[in-house]
Amino acid sequence: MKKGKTYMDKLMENKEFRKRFDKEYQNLCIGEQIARIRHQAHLTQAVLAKRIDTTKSAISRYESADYTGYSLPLLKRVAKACGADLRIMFVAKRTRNVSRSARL
Amino acid sequence: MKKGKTYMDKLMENKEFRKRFDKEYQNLCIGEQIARIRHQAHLTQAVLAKRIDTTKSAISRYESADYTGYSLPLLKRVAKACGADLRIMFVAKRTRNVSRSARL
DNA sequence: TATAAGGTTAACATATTTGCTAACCTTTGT
DNA sequence: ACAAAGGTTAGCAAATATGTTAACCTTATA
Repeated sequence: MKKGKTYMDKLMENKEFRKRFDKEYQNLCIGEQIARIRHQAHLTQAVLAKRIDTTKSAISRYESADYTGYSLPLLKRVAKACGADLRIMFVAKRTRNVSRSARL
Repeated sequence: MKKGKTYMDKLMENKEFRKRFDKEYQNLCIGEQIARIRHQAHLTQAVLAKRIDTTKSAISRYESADYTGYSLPLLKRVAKACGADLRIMFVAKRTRNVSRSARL
């Protein structure tokens, strides 16, 4: 298997990138993200529900702040119905030296 | 709710960033990513299994290419045990005009 | 050859998520 | 005041993921 750094690993070594990226995504507010892409697609909870073959009460649950038990299949369906892509990333935590070549 | 562009939205408007980022993550090979961070943490399947309180057969399943039914709680546990962060992102698909200010 | 480490697979019981119904709330417009 | 649209919540049955066991496969090494 590969052990080399990925493109994202390199980007993450850039302090500014890391800071802004983390600020946006580290808190994993999935519910807020779902609400956001739903609104961007101009959909109501009921309409989105119909698109992914469920009910508006389920959508409401997914958008609530204290829900955490999402499955990936579900998130993919939601993303697709909103015209969005879902990205999952595992990012190594420990910060190594910031290499010059990794700057944006 | 907010409708403005996020930092990531802006980055995604940059062709080069988008191309490389997508190449790395669009195929959603969760299993490969798990294997990768596990190896980066120098863990065997058995050791990782013990850390997240399950068995090596389960880890093997999560790293297999044709498994898709992950839950977020599980992915978070795996990431944590490997010293990694998990990031979930919904990214709007349609490409608008690339604004000059969005260049990296 | 034998043994151990690392990994894979199948089958099954348990645990968790999902979808559903029905009720409720708030806001907007008539 | 009334109705409709958009959203929230609780309880329950059905669907799905998880953990476990046991067997198996490779590779390396004594």
